[in-house]
Amino acid sequence: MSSEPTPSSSGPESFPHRYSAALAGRIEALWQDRWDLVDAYRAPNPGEAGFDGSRPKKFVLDMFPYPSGVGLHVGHPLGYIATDIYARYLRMTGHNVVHAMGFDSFGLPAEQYAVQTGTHPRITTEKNIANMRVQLRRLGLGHERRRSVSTTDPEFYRWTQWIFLQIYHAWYDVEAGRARPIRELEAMLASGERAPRGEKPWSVMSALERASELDAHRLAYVDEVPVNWCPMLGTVLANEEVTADGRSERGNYPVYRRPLKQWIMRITAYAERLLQDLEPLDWPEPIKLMQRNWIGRSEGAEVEFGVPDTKGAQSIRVFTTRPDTLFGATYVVLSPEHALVDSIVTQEWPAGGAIPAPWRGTFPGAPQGGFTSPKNAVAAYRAYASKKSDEQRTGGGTEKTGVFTGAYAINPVTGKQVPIFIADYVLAGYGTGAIMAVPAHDDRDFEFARTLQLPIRDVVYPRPIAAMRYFALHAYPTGEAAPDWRDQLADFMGITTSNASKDEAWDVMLPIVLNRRSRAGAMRGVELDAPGSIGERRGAVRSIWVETIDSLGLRSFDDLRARFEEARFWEARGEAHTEPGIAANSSGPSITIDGMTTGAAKHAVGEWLAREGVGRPTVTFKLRDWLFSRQRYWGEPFPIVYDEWGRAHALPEKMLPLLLPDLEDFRPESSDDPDAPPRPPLARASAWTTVELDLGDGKRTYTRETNTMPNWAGSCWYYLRYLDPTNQNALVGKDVDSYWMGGTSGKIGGVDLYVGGVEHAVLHLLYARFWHKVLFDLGHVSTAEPFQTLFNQGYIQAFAFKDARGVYVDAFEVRLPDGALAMEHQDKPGPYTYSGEPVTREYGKMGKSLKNAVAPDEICAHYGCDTMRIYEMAMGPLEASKPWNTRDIAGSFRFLQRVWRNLIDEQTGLSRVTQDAPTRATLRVLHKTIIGVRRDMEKLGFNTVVSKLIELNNHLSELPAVPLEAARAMILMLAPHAPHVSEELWHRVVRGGTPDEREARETIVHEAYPIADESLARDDEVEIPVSVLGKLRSKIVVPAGSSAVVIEAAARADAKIAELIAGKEIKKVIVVPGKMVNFVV
RNA sequence: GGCCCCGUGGCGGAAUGGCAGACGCAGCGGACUUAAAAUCCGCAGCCCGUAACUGGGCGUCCGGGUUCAAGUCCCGGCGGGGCUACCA
Repeated sequence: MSSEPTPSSSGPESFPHRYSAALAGRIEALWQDRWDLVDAYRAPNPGEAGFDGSRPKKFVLDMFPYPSGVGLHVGHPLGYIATDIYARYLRMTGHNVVHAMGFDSFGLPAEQYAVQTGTHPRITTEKNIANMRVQLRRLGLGHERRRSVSTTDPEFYRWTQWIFLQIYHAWYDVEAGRARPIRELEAMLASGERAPRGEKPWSVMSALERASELDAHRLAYVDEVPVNWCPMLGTVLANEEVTADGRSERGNYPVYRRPLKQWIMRITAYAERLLQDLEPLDWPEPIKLMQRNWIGRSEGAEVEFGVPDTKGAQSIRVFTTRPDTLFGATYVVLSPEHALVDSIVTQEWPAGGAIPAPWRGTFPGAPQGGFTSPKNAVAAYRAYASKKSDEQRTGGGTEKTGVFTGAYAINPVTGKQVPIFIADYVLAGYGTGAIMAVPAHDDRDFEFARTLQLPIRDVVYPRPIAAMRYFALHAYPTGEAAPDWRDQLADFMGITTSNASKDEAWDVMLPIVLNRRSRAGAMRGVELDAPGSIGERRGAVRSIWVETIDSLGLRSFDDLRARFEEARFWEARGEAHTEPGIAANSSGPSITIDGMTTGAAKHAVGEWLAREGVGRPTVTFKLRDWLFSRQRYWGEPFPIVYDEWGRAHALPEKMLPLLLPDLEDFRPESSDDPDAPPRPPLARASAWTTVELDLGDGKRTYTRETNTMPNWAGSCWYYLRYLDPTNQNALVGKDVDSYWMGGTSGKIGGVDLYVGGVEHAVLHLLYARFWHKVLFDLGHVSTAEPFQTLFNQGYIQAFAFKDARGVYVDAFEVRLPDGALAMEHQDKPGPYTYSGEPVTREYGKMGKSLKNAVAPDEICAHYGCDTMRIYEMAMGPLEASKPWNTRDIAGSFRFLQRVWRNLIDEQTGLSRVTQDAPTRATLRVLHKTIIGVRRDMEKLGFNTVVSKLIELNNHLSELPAVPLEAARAMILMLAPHAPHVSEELWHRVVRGGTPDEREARETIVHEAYPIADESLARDDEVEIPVSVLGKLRSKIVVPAGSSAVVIEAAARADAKIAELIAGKEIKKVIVVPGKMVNFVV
């Protein structure tokens, strides 16, 4: 940075009032103090003094930061600057705007930083928050101070705990489609309106049984489930916090699946609504898609496969999205963890050795020739599978493994026996943890069947193959088609007719027969090879097809027929056919679906299953319930205690907040032993964990829950607290909520603009929607969704440099061959050197660890924060990721300097605008700019706003002196982007005198934004391009608003055009008034 | 493997289907200056031609298509990025 050309080098003596970095700094400090003093950003709530309910409201929100110890780099505030500009614009256009900033200060980062520095997290958190406040204030961000919250503040987390209790005391009424208080369920059970899940009626249940019946319905519940246990972090993690290769998102430590007793939130109850309510939200489509994928709704059916040999004739319930392929289910697979495995596995291999060898076990570690009994094989395979999932599942080509259980199930539709396997490609957590395998029509089943030598049966054919099959089996069932069967088949398929629908059949059939993925590609190949008439093309198609038949090994008609009779067409194809088609080989004793399309067949089988009582159509979701407890210190304590029998009791509201106890040693117990048990740090606070309470039945001794909540808890609802930060009676007052969150018509979400990075697409944004919906159902908030409009800002990226060992080096010391600093000349390619050693450049994130971070404080000191704000916006569209280039900042700085110089005398510091009225031309430029800038502001196009203001200023700088009217409008338009210099100019130029003479409240923050006069923006005459045959040939000038007739006449009169069209027949003339003329000759 | 997004000068980027490259950085030329910085004015996609121009051609990753007109819409390919990954 030291080699930056110093912008203030002109020296104060020559231009004492030039807009230098030093002057910018003074102006910025002055106005930041003054804005604080007058509470400039205060937005009164309904009922408060100064509230004006006639103005429309806007809630502009940032994803709040966690206060890290390392400080900000210039990438962090990008979104904050954008929302600040937008909020300032909205204030100036007559809106009540709530805009605040809080701190997400519980959780792993704060705790890890505390552990590193050996300081209590409360201390480090407070210090970091204070630090961050200073950094953010320095950027001139107009946040309302009184609304700032911190999730670690007991007055805040009191309500986090309160919301937890609301969720705990609620259940999901599926019929009503919403959450309801648990006591309503209790009342319904007591009155007999609802029956308990089991056999036993409510009236004869013991208190304990009743409690557990209720517990089973709660939206927050305790359960022992396989969870992601990370011994190095000493905590369990949510699925969302584990990366694809089985490591922790934070710290990248190994994660193991372990069954542990944990708090869980029943987010799955909301799966359907979380999916449906995405539709009306104004969110980026990719984010919606990511949420849809995460929720993962799939329609299908459950099917019962009876297992007759077991005691009590149990059955295996499988889930399939393809019930139409039930006839092709040639085996059943359970996940290794499936509950039924133990009861079905047999002592001996059945039928004394008649089973294929691979069924006995061929997975790594299995003995040569397989195991001696299913029992051994299953036990060994289970051990193998659980160990395997412990290691990171190295992505990609995973060999299918599994073993036969010795047992058979009955395919309900065929009545035939199918073998039951266990295999780890079936997941315990999805669907029913068991599948029916249809190898002919599922890639995974196909692979497994090939490996274990299981039967494969085609039951769905692509349409053309279905037609071939019909030809083979029915049109010429006895083989009389030979020897010219291929021609006959061609005729049968319609190649020689001119029927259009047959052409269409070809389009579909050919690529499939050719086994090509790309239909259009295949067709083009044919078209290119076959010039001439349709008939000739068909001839070419036919010969290609005949060749194809040969290449598939179909030597004779009988061959073809045999292939279809045995339902082994997959052999020729060599892979599963997973696309829809026509059902075949699908006739059973009580149902046939042969000839049906896949859609119709699904429906028919679903109905049949329900009718026969062996299944039903169902919907399954990928979304799992949300693991909500962590074995960490720095989190919200659960307002839960356990009695001597280990039953959970909720604390009453009046005992909130339940304070996090101070601990000497707050460190988690980390271990590299995967079997180390979780030990929450709070368990060591013995004085805290054991407590005497009266929960309604006298004083008793209880033990507190020692887990804490995940750091998502606070971020699930913080935006609501911004609205009513000091409310003692509710998390947010009803009037306050309905005003600020209140939906405009057609909107279901409350926040009008929410800006943040994509990394929260499925974590924070899904959890927050879930909590908000529960609060909505229980009547605590007025909108069904929290965030109506979401905007994903891009990232500021940067170059980083690595030496030969792969270690990052200080990017700002890397040099080019000519000795220049590489970061100052980013458009120059290498080679690069660092202390004489060669280094390589890479492009990506900015960060301390990459040694390429630029701190906003540096930039503010060097240019002022207004310049930094302008630059960050001018870099490009907000949603795009773009490279930081310190050198480019000069352009933004020069822009502000030129604005200043245009309006202020650099010698005297006084205004140099003129009171003269602006010329027609200046007014035109001005009002065009207002129109354009307003349009860009509305769509968050802050980069093009800067361009337009530069253009306006460039125009004004050509004038001898800037007219006041134009200066005034330009200052107002500049105010959202560069509030400090605009405020200063406002006072010096528009209001006159020095700032100190002004009554403090009259700040530009609440001035009205300029309004364009369309008539002034209109041109007198316009230049119109004239093209001939789409090529630009000349330009004409006509009065604005000329009719098409006038424009065309002028275009014909143009010398050059006249020459070009002379003697040619003009087929068509396109005239778009005000835009262009095109002659088609 | 599946799904999604993106490819425009030396660089960041503009462009409701209607003059591609606004605006800025870097660059070049000039003015001012003893000189430099700063500032101001001008040039600037590539190729060819001209004394000059308001001259000609090619240009938004590549190949097709739709259209009077395509950076923009459609199909196919190549390249880059993101998400997801045995979800039955």
